[in-house]
Amino acid sequence: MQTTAKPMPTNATADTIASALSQAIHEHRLAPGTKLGEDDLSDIYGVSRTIVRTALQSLAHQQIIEIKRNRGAFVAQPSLAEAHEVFEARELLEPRTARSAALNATPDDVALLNDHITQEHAAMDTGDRGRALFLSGQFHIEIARIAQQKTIADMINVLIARSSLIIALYWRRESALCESQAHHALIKAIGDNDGARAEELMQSHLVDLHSALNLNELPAVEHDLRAMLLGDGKR
Amino acid sequence: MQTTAKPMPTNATADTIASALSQAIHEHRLAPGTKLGEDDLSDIYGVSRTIVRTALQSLAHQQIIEIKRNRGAFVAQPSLAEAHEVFEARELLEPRTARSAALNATPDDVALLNDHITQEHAAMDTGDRGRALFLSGQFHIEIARIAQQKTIADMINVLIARSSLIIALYWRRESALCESQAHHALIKAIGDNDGARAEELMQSHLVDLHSALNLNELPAVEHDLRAMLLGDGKR
DNA sequence: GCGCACAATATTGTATACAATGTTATGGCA
DNA sequence: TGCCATAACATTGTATACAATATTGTGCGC
Repeated sequence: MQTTAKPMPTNATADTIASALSQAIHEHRLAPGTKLGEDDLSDIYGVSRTIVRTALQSLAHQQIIEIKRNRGAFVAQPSLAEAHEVFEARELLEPRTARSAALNATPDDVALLNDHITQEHAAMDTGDRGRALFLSGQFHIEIARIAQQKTIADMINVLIARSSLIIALYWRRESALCESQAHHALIKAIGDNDGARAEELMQSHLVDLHSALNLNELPAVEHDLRAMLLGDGKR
Repeated sequence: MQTTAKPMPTNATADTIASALSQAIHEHRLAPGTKLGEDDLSDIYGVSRTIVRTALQSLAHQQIIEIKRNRGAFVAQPSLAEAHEVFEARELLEPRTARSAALNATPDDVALLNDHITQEHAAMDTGDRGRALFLSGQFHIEIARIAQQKTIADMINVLIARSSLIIALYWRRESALCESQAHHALIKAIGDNDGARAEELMQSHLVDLHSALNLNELPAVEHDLRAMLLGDGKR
């Protein structure tokens, strides 16, 4: 039996769609290189191509996808050079931001961070690696938010989205995703309002991540957009 | 005699329009708060609203303009808090980028920077303060380019555009725009491949700029879009 | 004259139609 | 069979039509 159409919840906005795609990319449900056809997406979300286009342009500005003229939108495939650039930028921004966060953090903030970690562990336990990855990214964004630097937080947000693509392409499997420990230590430093230590920990955490990149590029794969994005278990 | 219509060179692309608007804002020909009507712009550039919209969305992503739903696009009016954030972000990124630039710079790069300064002086001499401001921004972007960090350069690019708005709103006139001297010193450090000094100079240059901001917000003014954007001397 | 309700207008939001371009399939020819 | 030209198709680019919303203007009652 073929499942056809079903226009979807509809009334989706450009932001909704951009978020959904962004999250799907974060969680590695959409692989680098995957084509994002406008008609496909408008069918899936039940809106016109106009809206889809707006969403795609937004993602293109974040360099999460690449729009090739007359060819369409594709999930970005950062080069190795870009990969290094992204992590170098993160190394400039995040350590000092972690320091600010440590100085600003309230108990509520710390609780929220702990909550993040808990969810991260839960996702790991259920084997949902993609979700764990997404949450570990959110952790970094949360720290930027706590630092109350919206401008910097926005930049980090974009860098983390790109990092997710980089991890999808260049991660060497040997180095197990041992983020949890680093994140735990960070929370402690932040909870203690120890700015210097938070900065230091973030710095080394990023260096760890950066050095865990590999040199050989992986090929891009095609996916069933609807299944990847809606994830409903119809077969 | 009233000058009407004249659809303009036409065949303008979204990028063309975004650049034109961006530059106009850089040069303070478009004041913060100015409304950018879609019909106005499509008339001016001779394209459909579709293209104009794409351009506006692009600028909105850079936070150069603000799009209010069902209200339209307006040149952004950064709050004082945002102003500080922008300069704090620049202080995180630019000094170290200047260091990289100093280490990477070729004689050609230095020549190009000197050329920039020359043009800046020329604009100053002809009293074209707007153009001088634009060029001094480009100077910073050029340094990021020399550092060969495209990702960071893009971020700095956006920050500088926002800085231009901030200067329009919060600049205290007393402190004369003495950028030239700081820029000269920077070029020297870069030409000597003296990374440490370049970083130091950039840092203090940014602190100078940051501390030259004022506290009282200026009101926004309306402008004749066509005249501001096309600048052709028809009266 | 002032304030409010409501109508008229203008502007943006969304969908759709058509044009331009790229991709794929087909068929002739060597 | 293999290759190229060309036609059929699919997809994106742009313009326009219509709907939804905000803004402005008008007139009535007080």
